[in-house]
Amino acid sequence: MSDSNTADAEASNVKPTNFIRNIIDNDLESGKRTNVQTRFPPEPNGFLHIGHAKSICINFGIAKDYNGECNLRFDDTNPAKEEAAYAEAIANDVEWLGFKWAGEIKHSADYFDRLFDYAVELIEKGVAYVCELSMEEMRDYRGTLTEPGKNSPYRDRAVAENLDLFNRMKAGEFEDGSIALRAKIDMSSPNINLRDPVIYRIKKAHHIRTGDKWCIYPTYDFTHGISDAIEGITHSLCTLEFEDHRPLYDWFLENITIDCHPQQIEFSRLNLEHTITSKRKLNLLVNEGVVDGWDDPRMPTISGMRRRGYSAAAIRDFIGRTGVTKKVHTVEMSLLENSVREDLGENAGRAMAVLNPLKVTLVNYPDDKVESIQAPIHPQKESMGKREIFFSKTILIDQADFRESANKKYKRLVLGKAVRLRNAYVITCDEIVRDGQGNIVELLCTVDLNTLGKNPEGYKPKGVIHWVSESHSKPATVRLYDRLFNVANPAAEENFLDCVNPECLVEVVDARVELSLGEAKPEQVFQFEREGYFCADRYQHSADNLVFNRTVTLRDSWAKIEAKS
RNA sequence: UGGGAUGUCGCCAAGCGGUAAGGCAACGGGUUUUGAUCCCGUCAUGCGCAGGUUCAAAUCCUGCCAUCCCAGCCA
Repeated sequence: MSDSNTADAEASNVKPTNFIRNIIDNDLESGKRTNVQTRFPPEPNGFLHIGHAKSICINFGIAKDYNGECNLRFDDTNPAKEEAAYAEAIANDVEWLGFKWAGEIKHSADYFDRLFDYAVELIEKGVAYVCELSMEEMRDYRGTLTEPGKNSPYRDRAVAENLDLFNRMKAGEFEDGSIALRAKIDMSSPNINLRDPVIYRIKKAHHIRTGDKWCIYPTYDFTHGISDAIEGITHSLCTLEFEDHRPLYDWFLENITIDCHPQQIEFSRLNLEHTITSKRKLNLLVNEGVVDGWDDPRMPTISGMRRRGYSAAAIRDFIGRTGVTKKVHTVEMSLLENSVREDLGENAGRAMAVLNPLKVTLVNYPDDKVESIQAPIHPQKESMGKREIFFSKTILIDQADFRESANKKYKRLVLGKAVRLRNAYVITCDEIVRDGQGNIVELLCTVDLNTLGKNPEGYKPKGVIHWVSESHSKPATVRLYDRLFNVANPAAEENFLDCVNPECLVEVVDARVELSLGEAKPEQVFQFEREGYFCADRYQHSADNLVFNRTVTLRDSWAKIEAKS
């Protein structure tokens, strides 16, 4: 169980195959490469989400399978957006997901000195220049998708002047946005990224790693490929939107003096139905108070899913099932739920919890008698052992498990009929007790004492329902989570906040759970039989305040039958 | 509209010139002290469309069509 949370423990009898692995296989076979080195390069400007999980699984997974290593590198080139707290949360999430990065955590900022030197090299070679166009002017000069841009009036400055200006930029002589260092490539390129992209800009901001040492910062395009090369990355795997940047990635590495040229390969992002993965929108959910934070169990963040009760193994399994291609796709939620159920079905201990209690008095059972029953923690896995449950005269069942009358399809308790109490006896309902308003407040039943562990003689109970003994149960808060959005593609909505599912969280405060659940530890997972999978809340659950989050329901074919009629 | 990419079952996805894997979903049926699990079975004469090459095409060629990405001193 302890190693089920590391990707190393994964049974690798089924070898994943995808176009990236095919490229690597060919590179190794042809001798183009002799090793495999990858990296996961998040920007510390938010929490990691399910989309990042895909990138993590691909990068760390490939490194592991090819006996290589994967670096964790914070792409921290924009101090205006980055925070140390995010960096810390990201590292925790990667670790929790079960992956180990090579050596120390890396930072693009670790290479700022070398990056500066490479910029100087470009200037000296005459392929970079300091440009004084304002941002608006630069936009005008850039042209459009269909029209070429035109050269900046500062494009042909002398090398010495560029060097002087660049050093003065570094010295803090200019204001943010007033001046920038640009690569001299081709203002008429049909690829807009090649129209003299900015490689250094002024940002008088405090950096989480370098403090106030710098007031100029390299841009992503200039930084990323060079950082990869410095680290000896062989295959730089990223998402589709960087495809147009690949010529730039290659241009920098061809124009500086460096002996490593990683290959950038792009794959499509993971899109999941009923969820959103835009950091901006996720941030809005947090700031608008729609959810209680980045790690709210409804969030598609790694920490949110963790708190929801999804295991790292289930998330890894899900990612593996979605595949790696260049096709823009959107995966159905049922695929994720399948992975989660498969993992929890195997590993979660069983327990009984009554969400909406209805009192049942067993009229023929002795008033003060209490029976101890050894119930299996997992009916299909005896090795998981037993738990002790208690049976007594007054028990609680779920309100949904009783009907005064019903057709033969209803396999629960009905007035005058019998039903099996899970792990215990068969009971028959004799009478309904109502309050002044006519609400059912109690059931009077007869228990067949000859049915513990064996079938009753002469009749067949209609089904099996769960229960707890009233005086041998504990109160608990149970949070029923459902999908956050009620449309498949919230990102396509005019205002995605309008389609937040009003029932994404239903909190049950008066549930009753079996005694053994009083010993649940935070993050421990259970199957509440006939209800679903739940986990003790990572932060709010304690021995005297039981709080369980519903991870996912059990598959429910009854709901389909019911919906049909 | 310039450039870059992508189109195989409802959703993913193998396939790489020799006659359409697999998973999820769905739908039947069996087992069952969880309407769960498990087990069996059904589910593309068809690979965006139209031509062409070939004994043979999802795979090669040509032309269309659709969708996604790019005009931050964001990543």
